[in-house]
Amino acid sequence: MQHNEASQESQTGRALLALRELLLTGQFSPGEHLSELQLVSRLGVSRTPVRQALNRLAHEGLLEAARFNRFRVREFTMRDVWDAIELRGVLEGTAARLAAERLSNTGELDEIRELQTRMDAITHTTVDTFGLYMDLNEAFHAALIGLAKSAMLFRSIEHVKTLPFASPSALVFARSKLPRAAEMIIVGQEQHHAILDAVEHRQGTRAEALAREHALLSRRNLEMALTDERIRDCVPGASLILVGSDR
Amino acid sequence: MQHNEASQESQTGRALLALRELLLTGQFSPGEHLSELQLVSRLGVSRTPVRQALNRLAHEGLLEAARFNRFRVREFTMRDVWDAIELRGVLEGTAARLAAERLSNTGELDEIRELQTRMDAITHTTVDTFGLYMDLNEAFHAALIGLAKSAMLFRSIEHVKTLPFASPSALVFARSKLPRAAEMIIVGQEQHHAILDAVEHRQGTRAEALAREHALLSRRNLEMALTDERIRDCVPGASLILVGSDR
DNA sequence: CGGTTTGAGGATGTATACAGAACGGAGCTG
DNA sequence: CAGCTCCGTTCTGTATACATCCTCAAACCG
Repeated sequence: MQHNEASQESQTGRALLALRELLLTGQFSPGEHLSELQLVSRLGVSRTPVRQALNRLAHEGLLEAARFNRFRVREFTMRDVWDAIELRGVLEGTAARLAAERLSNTGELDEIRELQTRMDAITHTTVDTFGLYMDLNEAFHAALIGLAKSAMLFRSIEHVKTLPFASPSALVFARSKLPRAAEMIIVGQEQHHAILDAVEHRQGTRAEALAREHALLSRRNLEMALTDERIRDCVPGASLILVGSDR
Repeated sequence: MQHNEASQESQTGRALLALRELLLTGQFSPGEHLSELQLVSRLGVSRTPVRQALNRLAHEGLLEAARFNRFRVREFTMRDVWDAIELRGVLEGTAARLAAERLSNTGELDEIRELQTRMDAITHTTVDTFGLYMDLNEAFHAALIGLAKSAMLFRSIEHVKTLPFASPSALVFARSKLPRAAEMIIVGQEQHHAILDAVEHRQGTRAEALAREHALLSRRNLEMALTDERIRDCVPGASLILVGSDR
């Protein structure tokens, strides 16, 4: 991770983590106004860190600015969720294309190949291997974005991923409970292989299309998780998603 | 604009505008650390608004977080500039594609057609018409993004455009002094027409490719502006761009 | 003379007091 | 009874005091 995320060592970090947790676990209703003073007593820190956390979460997109400098809990539609995932697909597609176009020598692929190999080694999924797979998957995507060699693109993807359900790790808890989770991993692995093949052979357009399609796998996973009542609550921020207007 | 930009009515707004102005006019060196107390005396407001402005500008990308919670003036390479423009092209291309895919009836194009017509009416460029053209151009792009009907995409494009040279309005002062400015407008208008034609006929892929190419026009303009010593300083934030490492 | 320590200065983190604005309800008035 | 006014409550904006930590350089010790 780029941001050290201002961990628990500071009041601001505590306030940020705690408030984000409250939001993602549905402790507030969408559209609700947040009062600094209420949060002071609820989070146990003074107004200064609370303000900073509010601002930060507004940048992340979980809150939105309301009239008279207040903050309101953001409400998402299913369309927002799909659009966020599609947008991530577009950006990761661009990363794959740039990786192909800017590859100087195939040795640059060694690191990501190593991750690939380790993921291939996970043939069946247990509780333990799922966490490992998610970590490797995240590292794989990060490595691909690194190969694009574009600080601007990196920044933009990080921004999109701050939205809870847009991040591929959104399903870290939910996915393991999904039926056909193993099949999803097999399909995902096949796509990873294809993307790397395209990058290695400088096939920018192919790499872009594959990476876009790969993001839609997240969408299918999320779709199943959100429609399954038993595991819907495992998805962070699910309570902020308005169920109606399903496109 | 979405943000009301916290205009001069508040100390925070004043501090933000003033500090951004200082940065964009090259009053600080790239990599320089900014001290809150120094800014207090320089901007004439207390630490609280200064801190808020610093945080905001870090989100915008003009500053970056340094060790021990300090802020450093960001340094950009030419590659960053090109990447930012390419990224804007990718996102506007996505907007054009979505606009084509999601067009429900051609009546939705009335507003943007109106802008188009008004831009066509500007046949030759004087000092007056240039400002008008830039305004219309910005409105045209905003309308196109609106047609994509994606709040997520809108948010992402706004984020990218906070970088001074990534915004199409970066050249509002410089472009009028460029040679062959009239030709650029003609070419740009042709591309606008083609994009609208593609959107109207639901040609998503064509619209996307055209919009990407259209962003490269900004790149050519910026390239000329930055290499011309006489007008380089008209580009906001030019002093933050490292001249070496030209890709 | 080189390395270490220690102190002053200055930086940010945090809490809080005060001021001004918005909101909401009670009471007044037509 | 409806609508308006007014005032208390509560909110945010701002400045600032204090605590803590980093920095840097001078002085000290081996």
